[in-house]
Formats: sequence, structure tokens, C-alpha cells
Amino acid sequence: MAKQKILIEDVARVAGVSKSTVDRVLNARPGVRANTVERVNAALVSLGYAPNALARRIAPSSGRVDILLPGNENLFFDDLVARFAEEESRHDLDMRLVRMNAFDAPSLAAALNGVSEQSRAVITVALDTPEVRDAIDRLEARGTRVITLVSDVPQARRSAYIGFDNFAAGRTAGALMAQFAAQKTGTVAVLVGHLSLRDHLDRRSGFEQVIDERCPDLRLIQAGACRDLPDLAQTLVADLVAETPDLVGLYVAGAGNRGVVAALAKAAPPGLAVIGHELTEVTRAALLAGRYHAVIVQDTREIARRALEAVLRPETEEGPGPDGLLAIQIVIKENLPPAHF
Amino acid sequence: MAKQKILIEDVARVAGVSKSTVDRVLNARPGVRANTVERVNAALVSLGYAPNALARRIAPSSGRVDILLPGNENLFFDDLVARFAEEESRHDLDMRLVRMNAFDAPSLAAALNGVSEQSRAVITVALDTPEVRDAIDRLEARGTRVITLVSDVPQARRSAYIGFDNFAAGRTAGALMAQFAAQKTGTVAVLVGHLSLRDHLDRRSGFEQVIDERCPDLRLIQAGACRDLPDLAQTLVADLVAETPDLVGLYVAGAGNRGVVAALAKAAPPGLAVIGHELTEVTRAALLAGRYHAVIVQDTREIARRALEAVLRPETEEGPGPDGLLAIQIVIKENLPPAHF
DNA sequence: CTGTTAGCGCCTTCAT
DNA sequence: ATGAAGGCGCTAACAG
Repeated sequence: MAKQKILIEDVARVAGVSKSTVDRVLNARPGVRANTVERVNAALVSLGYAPNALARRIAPSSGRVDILLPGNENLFFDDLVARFAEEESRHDLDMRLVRMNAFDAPSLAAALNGVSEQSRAVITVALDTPEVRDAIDRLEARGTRVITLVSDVPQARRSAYIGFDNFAAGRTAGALMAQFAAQKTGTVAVLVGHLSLRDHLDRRSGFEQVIDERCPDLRLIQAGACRDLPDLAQTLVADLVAETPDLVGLYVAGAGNRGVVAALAKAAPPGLAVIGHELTEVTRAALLAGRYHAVIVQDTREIARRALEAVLRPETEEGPGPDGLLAIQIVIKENLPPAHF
Repeated sequence: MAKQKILIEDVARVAGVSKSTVDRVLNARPGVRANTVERVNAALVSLGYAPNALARRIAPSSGRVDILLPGNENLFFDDLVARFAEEESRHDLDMRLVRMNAFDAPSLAAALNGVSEQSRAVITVALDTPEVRDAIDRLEARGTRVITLVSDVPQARRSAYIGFDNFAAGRTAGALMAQFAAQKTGTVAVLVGHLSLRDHLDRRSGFEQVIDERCPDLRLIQAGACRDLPDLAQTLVADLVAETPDLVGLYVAGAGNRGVVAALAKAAPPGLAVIGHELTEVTRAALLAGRYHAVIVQDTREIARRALEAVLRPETEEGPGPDGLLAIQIVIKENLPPAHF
């Protein structure tokens, strides 16, 4: 019953080479004759070798990894940073984490182009603009693996994207909104963060699609882009509320929730349904206070873990884990998980 | 910045003993003088030792583990079995999985009492009855670790419970139902599986609590206990629908979903909101078909993984993982994860 | 280009 | 009651 475990050693024996060579082929490392590569690959498939991820994580790794994350007062990324720090102790990677203005395309492109040759991989939240795409392709071309987080650049040759399907996440928000605002007539607004980020745009598109499909009695409007800045978000939402007497729903597709909550605390239509993204002190408090009604969440610990796994994993392999994209979690007041600290 | 990792070796040096002895203390194994135990414990806390779960999983384990799961046509447990099989290849444990009528208290108690002395641990879904409690206490007393899954027996001395908080899960279902049936008047029904299972009872209690709090216009009734049997569930739901013209919501707290779906296919009030538990072919199809509107889910892979971890983990330690109880996941049509196969 | 060696952190024999 | 030695599966230095 217990399926025979195939080890690198077995493959090596069958292929008539050493474990090291198999390892090289497995990880697409240079320095193996094409002929040998084929022999190893043949053995690999004929035996049905499957790597043991656990063993890989405990084995001494090495190399430098650069992590470039947005820096401006953003609780979600603060959390992500903490998760990376947690994972750091497990790997022996030389992790260099930098917070920067990753929402500015030229800055991000410059940062990417400046990454050391020593670097084995770069992990970042990618803006989907030409210069960033170019920088990513350049890195991959020279052998530095690029892993995108949360927001993807599908066109670029990045080795992996870690995050959930933002379009589906938007649809999820839309479906919840459709239920929350059922039998109502009025206006639903969407507030995004950045227009150069695929994730916010995709979320908005998915949201709109569902509302359009299912809620003929709702009018959908744009509340603008708050650039994830609480102050700007507060202004935008305050204006929105003032100008939209029949507002029944608000979807906050980006960050800046603190500002949204502040604006709503001053003036909010009774019965307004609010849906946001990511669990932070702010969204958590908003859920508990009944100000937000649902939050769409992706697990930051899982993001950090999979991102580092992707750094180690050979590019020949498939998606970033058990099931590819991350789960789209729906969190309401009732199933709020305990706080991290 | 990188916190110094404390290894067993470090603890051993400080305590003036060998790694083996530290390991014995760590895992509450016999054969260490009380005096020595204290010395090791002192070193343990003063250094702030934290075990490396990864290394533990790769290290050669051993011993026999009995797994007793309900057998009667239950897709959720079929899934769980598959996950245990997946995990089996990672550990070197001698896993003996038996499907049985775990919903019958005498049978379960007998099975528990019959577990081999060789067995290092027993993993099971516990009925909360006196004979089962007694059997569990007896096992723990003789040193066989008992881990309860999905449904707990808080009174018994089991080493760990792996699953989510069923009361909170029920509240979650209740909150969703409150939204779905917002502004409606009518009847909401609850269908449970077994009355001897804590999980179903707790879910029902949580559900009722929220409906009572938030929906003064809804009447709540019991649809009965289907013993997780699809046929019985079908009959109960058909009767329910026939006798309750103003039915607006149905909460299926147990299994037997196939029967529920069948009954609703024949006759269902328009706009009926249905909430069930666990992702299986049946609930998945029901969500896609718009028959069910939400499903409350706990991750089976996570259950299997944590249960086996609990087998290995010393009893001195805390909860069963990163965060204790499992996450209560809300799944709707829009965030349905890809099927396992 | 390829093989040998050593080691990650823990657990388990086996010996003492 | 304790210690020493070996191995889990993989990766990475260092040789050849």
C-alpha cells in the first residue's frame, strides 16, 4: 500500500551518475552535458521521482535574495515583512528586505535593474508597466529569478506569482455585496489604490462583472484611486458619501482603510455595506465595530513561505505549491481568526 | 538582526548532558532522573529553545498510529483519508487506518479499548458520551496519545483536538444566513447529523444564537437529525419543505448533503438560502448550481498534517500549530478553490 | 564536466 | 539513567 519513495540516489543509480549530477539537472544548474541531462531526465520520469519539499527546506541553502516591498505606511506589507522575518530563521538564505516606493514605476524599475549579480532571486510586488516588465525580463535572462507577490505581471517572464486570483477575489467581493445589498436599489462605489497595479484593477473588474450580472437595480460608480494613502482615501470617501445620497455599498479594493473608516465614522449612510481587503488592525477593528461587513484575505504567512520556496524550486517545476494560487478567504466578524500578536 | 537559533545541542551543553537526554525530556520519554529533568528544563527555558518542526518531520520517526474514522459513505471523511495517505509518505509512521461505525458509541468505545499497546497514538472523531470519554482517558493513562478530529470531547484527557471551533463556525453560518435572509420574514430550519456529536450540536447552538440576536423576524425550527445519511436527509428536508410554506433558510450542520440537494431539486421554495459544511463533490456542485449559497469549510490537508504533528509533539507543548484552532473558511461559488483531482 | 564529502536539526537505535 | 553514532533527503562546498 505504501508507495515506494524514489530518492535522488535511486535516480542517480539508474542514470549511472552521482547524486550531485541529478541535483544539477533537477535544479537546472549549469555544467552538465546535454547527453547526461537527457539520461538523467529519462531516469527521473521512468522512476517517477518526486522531490521532498521538507528535506529541501531543511537542507543548507545559500545565496542572496532581495525583497522589495512598498514602504509607505501599509499594514498589510508590515505584516508580510514580519512573516518573511519568521521564515528567515528556517532558511539559510541571506535575505535583504528593502521597503521602498514600489508604487512608482521608474523607482521600481531602477531598483530592479540595480539588483546585485550575486542575487539569486528578487521578490517584489510588480507594477504592470513597460519599464518594470523590461527590468524583470532582464533579471530572468541573466539568471536571477523573479517572484511577483500579490500583484502580477503576466506578460513578463517572472518565475512565479504568489498570491490569489485578483479577478476572482473581486468577483467574490461582488457576490457578497450582491447578497448584502439584495433587494436594494441605489449606488455601489469602488475605491481602488493604484491604477498601475494589476491587482486592484482586476479586483475592480471582477467586482463590476458580478454586480452587473446580478444586480440590475444597482448603479456602479468609481470612487477614485487613493494611492493607498489613508488621508486621500478619507477625502475621497467623504466626498463620495456627501455626493451620493443613495449609497448602499462600498468596495475598497486597495489599501488606505484607516482613512475609509475615519470618513465613515463622521458620516455614513445607514445600512451601508462595506467590503475591504486584507486583515490588519484597521480592518479587524472595522469588522468588529460593524463598520466593515466582510474582508477578502490572502494568508501572508503562506505568501512568505511559498515565495521562498519558489526561490529554491527549479523553474522546471509547476505552480507555486499544493494548489497553485492562494485561497481567497472571506472573513467576517464571526470567523475572524485570533490576532497574530 | 537574525535571531540566534538555539539547538538541542546548545541546551545539552548548558545543562551538562547529552543531546539524547534533552530529547528525552523534550518528548516526555521515560528514563530520566527527576533532577536531570529539571536541569534540562531550566536550560530549555533560559535559552528559549524552540524546536524546528521541519527537522522533526524529516527525522526518522517510528511507531504505530491507529486512525479510526467513520465509514458510512461520507465524502468528507473520504477526503480526509486521502489526505492522511498523502502525509503517510512523509512520515515513517506505521499508520493503520480503519473506517468504522464511529457514530455508534459502544462500537467506538470498543474499538478504542481494543487498540494495541504498541500503538503510539490514536486519531479519531470522538463521540461525546461517557463510555467514549472513559476509553479515551484509559488510553491516555497508559501512555497512548489520543487526538480528536473535527468533533471534540473537551472533558476527556485527549492530548489534542484538531479542527475548528464549531460554535464559532455555527455563528459564522448564522451571520451569513442573517445577511442572506435580510429584510425577510419567515422560517429558518437547522438540520443536524448526530446528537451525540459535539460538533453538530455546537454548530447549531452558534447558529441559533446569531439568528436570535439579529433576526427578530425569523422563526427558527429544527429539521431533525439525519444521522449523516443522505436518504434520511432527503426525507427530512422533503417533509420540511412540504410543511413549511414560509421557509427562507436552511442550515445543514452535518453531512448527508446529497439527500438535501435531491430533496430541494424536487421542491424548493424560491429564494431559499442554504448553507452547508465541508467541500465535497456534492457541496461543490450545489454551490455551482446555485442550490447552496455558502459552505463552511475546514481544510482537510491541514487536519491530517496537524494530527500527525500532534502525534509526534510532546504533550507539554501548547496548541496544535501556528494558531491553535483551524481557520473557519467561508466558501461561496465565487471563491471555490480548484478541485483536488 | 562530474564525483566525493560534509552537514542541516532532529530522532532512534544501540551501547554504556 | 545516560551517551555515542547513525540516518532522514537534499544541497553545497571542494576536489578531480
